[in-house]
Amino acid sequence: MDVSSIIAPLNDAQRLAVSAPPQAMLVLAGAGSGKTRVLVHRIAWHIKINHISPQHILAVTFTNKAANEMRGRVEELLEISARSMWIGTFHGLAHRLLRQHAKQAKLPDNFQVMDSDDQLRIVKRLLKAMNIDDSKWPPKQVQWFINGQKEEGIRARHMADNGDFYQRQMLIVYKAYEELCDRSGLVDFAELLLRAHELLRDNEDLLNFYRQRFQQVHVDEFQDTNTIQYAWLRLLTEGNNNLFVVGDDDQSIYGWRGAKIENIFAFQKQYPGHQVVKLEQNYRSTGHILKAANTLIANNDSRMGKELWTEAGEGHAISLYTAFNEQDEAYFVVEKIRQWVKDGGLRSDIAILYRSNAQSRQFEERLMTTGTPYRVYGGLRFFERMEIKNALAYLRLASHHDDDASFERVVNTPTRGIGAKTMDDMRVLAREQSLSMWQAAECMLNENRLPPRASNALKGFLQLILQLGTDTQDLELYETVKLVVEKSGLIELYKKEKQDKGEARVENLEELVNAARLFDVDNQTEENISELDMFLTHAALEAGDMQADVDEDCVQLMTLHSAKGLEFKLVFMVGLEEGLFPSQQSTDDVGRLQEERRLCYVGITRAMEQLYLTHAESRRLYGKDSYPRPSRFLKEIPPESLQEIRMRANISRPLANSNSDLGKMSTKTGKYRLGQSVKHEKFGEGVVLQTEGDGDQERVQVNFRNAGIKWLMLAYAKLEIV
DNA sequence: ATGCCCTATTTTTTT
DNA sequence: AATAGGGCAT
Repeated sequence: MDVSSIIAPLNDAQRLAVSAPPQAMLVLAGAGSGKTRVLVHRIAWHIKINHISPQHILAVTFTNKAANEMRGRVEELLEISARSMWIGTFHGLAHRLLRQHAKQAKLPDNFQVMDSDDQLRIVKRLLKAMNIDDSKWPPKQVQWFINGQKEEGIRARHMADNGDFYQRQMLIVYKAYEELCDRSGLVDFAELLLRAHELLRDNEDLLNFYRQRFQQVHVDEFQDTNTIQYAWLRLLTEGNNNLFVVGDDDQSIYGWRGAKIENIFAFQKQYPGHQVVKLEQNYRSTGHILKAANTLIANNDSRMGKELWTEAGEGHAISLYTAFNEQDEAYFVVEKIRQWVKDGGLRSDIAILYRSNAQSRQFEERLMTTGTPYRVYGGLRFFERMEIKNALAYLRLASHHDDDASFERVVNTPTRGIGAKTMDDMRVLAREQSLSMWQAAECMLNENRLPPRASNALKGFLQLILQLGTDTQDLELYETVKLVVEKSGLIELYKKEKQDKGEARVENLEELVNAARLFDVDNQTEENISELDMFLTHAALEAGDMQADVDEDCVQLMTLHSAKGLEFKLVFMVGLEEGLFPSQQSTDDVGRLQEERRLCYVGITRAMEQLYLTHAESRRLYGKDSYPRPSRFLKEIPPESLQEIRMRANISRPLANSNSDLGKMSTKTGKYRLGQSVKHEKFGEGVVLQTEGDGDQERVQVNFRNAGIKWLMLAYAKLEIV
């Protein structure tokens, strides 16, 4: 193979990173600077030049999508199979380790992975069993606490009782939660990481084995690693200095879920002789866009420091549109989209990015009425749908009776007369005697502790599950799924549900059978796990991409968070208003505000050719009108890269603090005269500067004493003449 | 066990 | 405004 293909397509900085001798390395990769390319080529370099066998290479990502892409690109570049290479997500790799060393990890070898939904249910039922008031102790908060502790590597037994009432209660629940999970053979996401860490930490032989095995360790999106993930990487690479991390501190937007930018600084301290390479040449966007991004992010402090540049030209200036309200904003955006399409552009090259999901609505409505195909990201994924989770729970329960999460889920779905009272009694018994729900059920039946009705119902359920277990003994995976879906009564249940919804659910269940048929066991790790367990794990760890029907050319709607890593020729960032973006909850904390700014930076750098920023002067939010000020981020973008747009000409600049240009004032005489003093219920007193339009469209520009200059639609705003 | 009404809530999300 | 979840009545 020609080695030059690994090096030739790279720029100087990329080449420096790729061809460096094996050593610790920090690659600071700006947006659109080719970070995946560097990772892929670095791996190729190790294999071809340093003659490191693929099985000695480890590469870690956060999402399955990124892992798959990396594997695909390595295979493409080297024209080899990357099967023996360990490439995967933190959770996927941790899971693989735990399966392979279940015993040393103190797990049953048929342990099950539960997703956050399962976890929340477990917490809820725990609180119930422990007789803890869940209105005083919201299950979500408890879940958050437990995960937070695990991410810091802290077990219940490590937690000191510092006398704090809140902490003491949490500790009690955390402890009970751990016991329950152990009893049921359940492992949550955070537990995968924590236990994988403990496994290596506490087994010297294993640790040494893997340290030798993974001669080169690569990490993508390093700025998103949390404490336990970094600790795990540390264990694997300590002393070997063989950790190659790629990240961008300016794109760290997941601090709120435990990501620690500080890991970058820790890395610099803990890996002596490491090299730092900055990738600053951007291959995605035009000059104006990069300039805006650079200037904006420069307002953050404690950055590693990077400045993106491009060989491409200046391109179009960024457009700023001030809408009257959120509907006008949607009108404007969709109008621009129609123009783009009319000019021959693809809808799939367009993205509408917003801070919060609730904002998608008016855009959807407008796109709908104009018949523009669109796709909203962020809904439920395939394996998260209720009907699918129910079917999976039957599958899990049939092979693992002690799986309490699954037991709770389907014991009365479809309804079979097992009510709250019976369940409560069972939960208490289970909790008191440290039994699984299945064992508690058996116990109550044996001891005749139930009224006949409930007893029969419960007996019927246990029988059904046992029957499912024996009936599926010798079946193929997809046959098993098919049989369980049918015999569980789920199909019947959903057939009865009102038309459209039930139908879709039945179809999804059929799709599940299909997914099982297509499930490629070879593609998974070929350890000593049953096919079914592999399928169930796949369902938990890879909830499905949702991008099933991408074939249609449609506009992409998503939050700024989910846009990370993507690029579009035409980008609309909407709702740039104080309180929305930056979000209200972040405005009084410097750290969180800086994260919002990074989010804005991520948004801007998604655009390749044209970027539109919009904000509204009035917005209906939570049922009431608000009159938000333009986002502070707008003022952090250089004016010379910004071009303000008004649908109608002759409009002033709401951002400018200068007095409006009186020379342009209209001479029209309506109800409001120029210079007229008026009063607004929110903005207070001000003076009319100009007027425009008639009837419903009539607008006035007012210079408010405290709120600044605003355009108001008379049809919406309540103005009073003073 | 199901359905209806009232109330509380309202960033961001992958595994 | 809209939605989700809990409580209560049937």
